[in-house]
Formats: sequence, structure tokens, C-alpha cells
Amino acid sequence: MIILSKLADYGVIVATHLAAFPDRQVNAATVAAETRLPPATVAKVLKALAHAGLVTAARGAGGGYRLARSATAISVAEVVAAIDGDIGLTQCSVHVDECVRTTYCPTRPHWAAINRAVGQALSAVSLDAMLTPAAFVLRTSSSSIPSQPDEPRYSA
Amino acid sequence: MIILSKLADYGVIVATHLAAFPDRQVNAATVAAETRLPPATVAKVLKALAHAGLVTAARGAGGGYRLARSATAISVAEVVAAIDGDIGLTQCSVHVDECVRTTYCPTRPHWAAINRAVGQALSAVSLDAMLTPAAFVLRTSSSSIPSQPDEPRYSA
DNA sequence: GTATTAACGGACCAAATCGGTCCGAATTCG
DNA sequence: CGAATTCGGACCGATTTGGTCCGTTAATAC
Repeated sequence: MIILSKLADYGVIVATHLAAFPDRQVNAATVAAETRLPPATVAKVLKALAHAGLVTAARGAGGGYRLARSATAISVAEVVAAIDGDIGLTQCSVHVDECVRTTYCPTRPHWAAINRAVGQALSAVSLDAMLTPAAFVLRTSSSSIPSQPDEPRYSA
Repeated sequence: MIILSKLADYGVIVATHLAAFPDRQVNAATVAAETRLPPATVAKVLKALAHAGLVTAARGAGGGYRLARSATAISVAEVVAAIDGDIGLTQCSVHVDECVRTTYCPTRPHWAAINRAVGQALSAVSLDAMLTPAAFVLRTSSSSIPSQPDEPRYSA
């Protein structure tokens, strides 16, 4: 199973790309060309990011996008949430009302805990951290992971 | 965004239900009735769990399902993986080959780390733990879901 | 002032996946 | 031995997703 949607994946790539050139105002077509992603889809993603306030958009000639905040102040979780919506594992995490069972559901608090772990894992990584070429970055509550730089490529 | 598919969500409910009565052989229809979930779908879920070896299936009259292992020895991650497939955030986590970018991708090791964190969060919880009625498990102060006792229900 | 550029906000369509249902094979009980 | 029962796998419709395109609005260049 793949947790992120393709759009969200693209979103992180695009946002990370913007983070690499913080003061540059780039239009959607250029970003698409530089990331080798479908132009129309990149435009859609940037739209969503702008709507969420993560990037600022300038219209007209010479316009384009740039990060609204510092790359260190934007987490992967925000980017994902901007595109896929709030993160939650189960239906009842997002739509709390629609539960069928009338008896007490013992699993729900546990889902909440797992939920938080996932959210923290995504929130702990900033765009700036995404740019750093691997080293040792993540120290989540669980454990640190030896990174594997075996075949470095962009995700598609 | 909802990370788990409905099927996987059902899977955890069903597996947890089986864990509540370890030595009872139950058929799919009964499980569906007791969990108030769609019978045909429960059958499908149990099928997947049996295929993954998490539950054993007995055919013929008086047949049914039961857990293949102790409830403490089965993690939520296994149940989810049995239905939704292996867990990975990005495309390149699962299909490593299909990356478009030929240049160095700085984000991938980070995804791997986040991946691990999510996997561990799911692996850390056993079915047995899912049965325990919450109590000490967590004090969610983050946001929503303050363990509402108003209308306790199964997730749907 | 006019033309060109580029983001914005929709609607829109094709494709894939998911949720759900059905029928056939295997097994046990009478 | 036969019939009821139950799992197993194939199948299909429907919702979601990925991706594209159009007209509109706004800002710059000339």
C-alpha cells in the first residue's frame, strides 16, 4: 500500500525544489521542466500549495511562485496536508460521527496514538531537511534510521 | 486524507474481534453479525487474512476462522499489510525502479526514515493491545479525539 | 492604453483502484 | 452417500484519483 497520493508526492518534490532556491520567483512551467514532472499537474499542485498559504503566488508577467516561509519552517506534514487533507488513519479519525457499532470501540484510542506517531514523523521533517543529502536527520521518538543512499533518485 | 483503506480498517476490527475469543471457531457470517459490518465484505477480509496466514480457515459445516497465532503475536501492521499490501509512503518506496529523475534525489533517504517510523508505529501495537480498553494507553492532548465516551462506536 | 504574460478557479474526462456481490470447489454431518 | 455448509476465487459496478483544459483576472512590458 502506498500512503501518500501521487499528487502529495509531487507536492513534496515541488516544494523541496522551491526550497532549493528560496529567493527565486519561478513560474509553474519552469518548475515542471526542472523537476521533469507533468506541467499541468505541477500547476495544480502549486495551486493547492498557494491555497494553503505555503507558497505565495504573483500573477502577471514575471510572476510565479515562491515559498511563503523559510524552508526550515515548513514541514512535510504541512505540504501533504495541503494536498491530501488532514492526516488520519481510520474513517473515525476524520469523520468521528459515522461509526456503526453501538458498543464501545476499544480500538479507537489506539488509532489516535498511531495517528500521532505518523503525524509526528511527517512533522519532524522540514523542507530544509529534505534538501540535505541524507546524512542523519530524523530522530523521532521511536528510533533513528540508518539512511541508505544506494540508488538516489527522485520519486515518481 | 485517510491512510488506511476501508478494507484494512475492517480487517483490524475483524482481527481484533477474533482476538477477543481466541479458541472459538467462527464463520464469516457470524463475525459480520457481531461486528455489524457488511457480511460479504467481512468474508473478503477474512479471505485476505487467511491468505496471509494470520488466521486459519476450516471449510465445511462447522467450519470457520480463528487466529493462527496468539493475539499478542500479531501486530496491526501485519493485518494492514495483509490487506493493503506492504506499507510505503511514496511510489519509490515500493517500486524502486520507476523513478524519472536521473539526478540525485535528496528526499529519498528521508522518506525511508519516515517510512520506518510509520511502520514501527503500526508494528508496536498488537491485537491484544487493541483489546485493552484504552485506559493508560495515551493521554491525547494534541487535538480532536479526547476519548469521547458520549457515543462509543466502532469505526466504519 | 494595449498587448502579453501568468496565476486562478473552475469544469471536465479517462483511468485506476476500491468496495461489494456472486457463483463454484471443498468439507463435514446426517 | 447426499445435502447442507463454508471457504475460495472470479467478477462487476461505483467512487475516487490523476491529469487536462478552458475562461477569467491581474500584473508587467511596450
